[in-house]
Order: sequence, then C-alpha cells, then structure tokens
Amino acid sequence: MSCSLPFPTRHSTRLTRFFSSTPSKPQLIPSLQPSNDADLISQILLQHHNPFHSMESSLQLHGISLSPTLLHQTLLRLHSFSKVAFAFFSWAKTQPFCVPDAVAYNIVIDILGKVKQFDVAWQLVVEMDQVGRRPGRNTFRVLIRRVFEDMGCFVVGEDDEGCSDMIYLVDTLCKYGYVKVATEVFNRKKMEFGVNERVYTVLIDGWWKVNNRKMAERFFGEMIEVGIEPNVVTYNVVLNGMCRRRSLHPEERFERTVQDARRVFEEMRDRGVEPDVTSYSILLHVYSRAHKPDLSLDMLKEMRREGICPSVASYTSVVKCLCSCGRVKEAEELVEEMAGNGVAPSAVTYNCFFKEYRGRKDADSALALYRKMKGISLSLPSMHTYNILVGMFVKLNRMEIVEEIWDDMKVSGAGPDLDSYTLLIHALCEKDKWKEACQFFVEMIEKGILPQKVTFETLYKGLIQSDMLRTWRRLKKKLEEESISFGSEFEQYHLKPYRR
DNA sequence: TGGACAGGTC
Repeated sequence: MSCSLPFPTRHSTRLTRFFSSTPSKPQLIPSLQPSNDADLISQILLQHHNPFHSMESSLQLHGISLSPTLLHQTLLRLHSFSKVAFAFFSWAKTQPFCVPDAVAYNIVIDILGKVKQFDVAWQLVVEMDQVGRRPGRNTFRVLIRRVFEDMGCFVVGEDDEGCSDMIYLVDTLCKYGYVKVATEVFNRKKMEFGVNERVYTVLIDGWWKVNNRKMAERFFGEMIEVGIEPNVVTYNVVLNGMCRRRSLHPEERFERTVQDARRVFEEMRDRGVEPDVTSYSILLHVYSRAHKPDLSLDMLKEMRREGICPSVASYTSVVKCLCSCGRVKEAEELVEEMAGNGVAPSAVTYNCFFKEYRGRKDADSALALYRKMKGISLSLPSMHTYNILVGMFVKLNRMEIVEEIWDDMKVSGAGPDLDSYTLLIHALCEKDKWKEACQFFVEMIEKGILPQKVTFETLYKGLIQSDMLRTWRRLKKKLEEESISFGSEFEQYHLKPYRR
C-alpha cells in the first residue's frame, strides 16, 4: 500500500485508497461505511491533525459526504479528544453534504461539557435552535449531567452542604419533569453526599407528580429501609399525590379516596407524626373538587378542634366549594370569619366569587367586589381576576367597565397579557368592531405578545368579509415588519383568491 | 432561605 498511514486492514479499502490519494484530485465517495470508516477518520485526525492545519489537508480530501451516522460515530470515537472533535464538527458543518442533526450536536455538547467548556457548549445549544435542530430533552440531560459532575470542583464545604446542593438539583430536575434524571443523579451521588428525609421527599413528590405511584412507593419504602423517618412534609407529599390526580366520580371513587387519605392520617399518627394545616388543606381540596360543602365545613370544625389554624389555602378551598354550590352568602360569611382570624383573603379566594358571579351574569355583585378589592390594594387582583372580569363585562356589553378594568390592569403593572388581548379582540370581532379589534391586535404585537393563530384567522376573515382591504393590508404589513407568520398553508389557502 | 396545600380552560 502506498499510503503513509498504518491503516488497519479491516478498514474499507475504498476509503483507504481515497484518503491516500493526493488532495489535488478530489473524488467523491458514493457511500461510506459508518463503523469502519469512523475508525479510520478518527485515526487520521488523531495522528495528523494539528490546530495549524486545515481540516481538509489533515484529511486530504474534498467533497466527502458524511452520513449522519458516520458523523456520530466519528465524534464518539473522538470523545476524549475534545479539541479535535470540535474542530472536526465545525468543519463538517461547512460541508455541503453534511447537515449535523440534533444527535451530533448533543454529542459535541457532551464532549465540551466534559472539559468544562460550558460557554462553548451553550453557544451550540443556541445555534441548534437557530438552525432548526431544536435542543431537546437529551441536550439538557447531557448538560445537566456534566454540570453536576463538576459541581464538586466549585462547591467547597461540608458534606451537609453538598447534600443540600444535591437536593436543590434533584428538586429542580423533578419540577421540570426530569424525574428520571433526578433519580439517576440521586442514585449516583447518594453515597458521596448522604441522604436525609428532604431528598427522599423531593423524589417521592417528583414521582407522584408524573403519576408513577410505584416508583413513589419504592422510594418511600427505601427511605424507611435505610432508617430515615418520614416527617409531615413527606406524608403530605404522599397525601397530595394520592388525592390530586384521582378521579372523584362516581361517588365510590370519592369515598375510596377519602378512606385512603384517612388511612394515611392514621399511619401518620401511629408513627408519631401529627397531620398539620397542609394535610387538612389537601383533604379540603378533595371535598371541594367533589362538591361536598357540608363535609368541607365539618372538616374546618375538626381542624379547630385539633387546634390547627386554617390557612388561606384551607379557607379558599371551602370558599370555592361553597361558591360552586351556589352558597355564596355562606362563602361571604366565611371570608368575614377568616379576616377576623387574621387570615387575609387572596386573589384566588376572590376569584371563586367572580367565577360564580360570571356564571350568574351578576354584574352588580362582581363590580361591588372588584371595587372593594381595589380599595384594599390595586396589586391584589391577579391577572386571572382581571381576565375573568374582562371576559364577563365584554360579554355583557358593559364596555365602560371593561375600559376601567383595562386601565387598572395597566396601572397595576401586571399587564394585559395574551389572554386579556385574546378575550377582548375576539369579543370585538363578535360585535363587528373590526377596526378596534385590529388596533388591539397591533398593540399586542408591539408589546411583544404573539397572538394566537385563531385570533389572526378570525380577524382576517372578518376584514375580508366586511371589505376592509386597506385595514387588512396595513395589518399584513405590520406582520411582515415583525416577521410574524401564521403558517404558510393558511395564507396559501386563503389569500390566493384575493391576490391580483 | 431552596421539600408539601388554595387551578385554569373548554
């Protein structure tokens, strides 16, 4: 063989011949064999590449067509040689026949993470998004894993602090739905950082939140096995997991849920853990969902008997239950009572009333309560309060009140948000107030809120049907200026007949 | 300080 490299014979002879030819005579290899040729390319790179060489002269080739698999495999073989791998990847991206996919990006991001080049890795994540290879779950898994591996280098302190950092990470992973990764991190690091009831609670909660009872119970069992006693928070997590997702219809399901919850209460007491406000609030929420106002009220009494002060959450559940059963008067009395007990009602509490008033089309009561809330503090209403009210008054055609609420929303700084604009614009469209609808549509875009496709479609059809082509064109220009598109299939389908 | 509870929509 006339080549200068000691190519192992098992490699593809076609490629061997190709690499050993002079660069002045470029050839195109029709098909490369991923596994063998990946070995070959990586060997050549490792032996010949240096930072002062161009990748082409290292590889002695032009126009090579890298299949996605060949690219992955070569990168994997260069895993321990981050600089060469990164140079190769950067070169591959410039090749006309090579379009790196998300997997290739993930491999390189992992390689960069391994050598702590997190800034470069992050640039690649951004680039992925820009070139339409959306960074996915795996991308972040890879990064998270690498970040965690390095944490030990930066965090100096007691084992206790390491454990607390692990809990924070495990909790964050669970909250974002990466329970599997969280579990993996926990299993790998528990010997190093130690365990306590907090980290177990976080994991049990995480598994319940993704509705995996088996795994949740497994960790509960493991916790007791290693001699860590569950505390109130652990039990509350279990209670919440059991109650939250379960269907309460028909009646037997509701009763079974309550029985199960009561059994947890008993188990708690057997283990010397007293149920607290949160435990009771979880059960109150079950009663509220099942529309059991009398049971809710009984439970409030039971709490007081046990010497537990109901919290805003407890009261709000009962208020919601009463309101949804039409017992608004009693709900109002309960709000008085909670205020008397030094528990301030929150926006969520008031929203229960507004929803009931909206159902009854009771504008006067809604307005009176809203003014009362404003009197307490303009920051008390939540975005949701505003949106319930805007929706209600716009339907009742009380536009002067809508205006008042709209202004308050702006003054409070919370905003109108996507929901507020959508509600208002759709209502204006229903009333054939196309120009006003259009103004709000443009306003929201200017604020950086992207309208929903349906809003655009409603507005578009209305403008065409009412022959308001000039307004329509203005709107379209605005969309073009902001580079907003609502999908080509729609525009092709609907716009063609109107193009001249 | 960093683990749990009041829900929104149709």
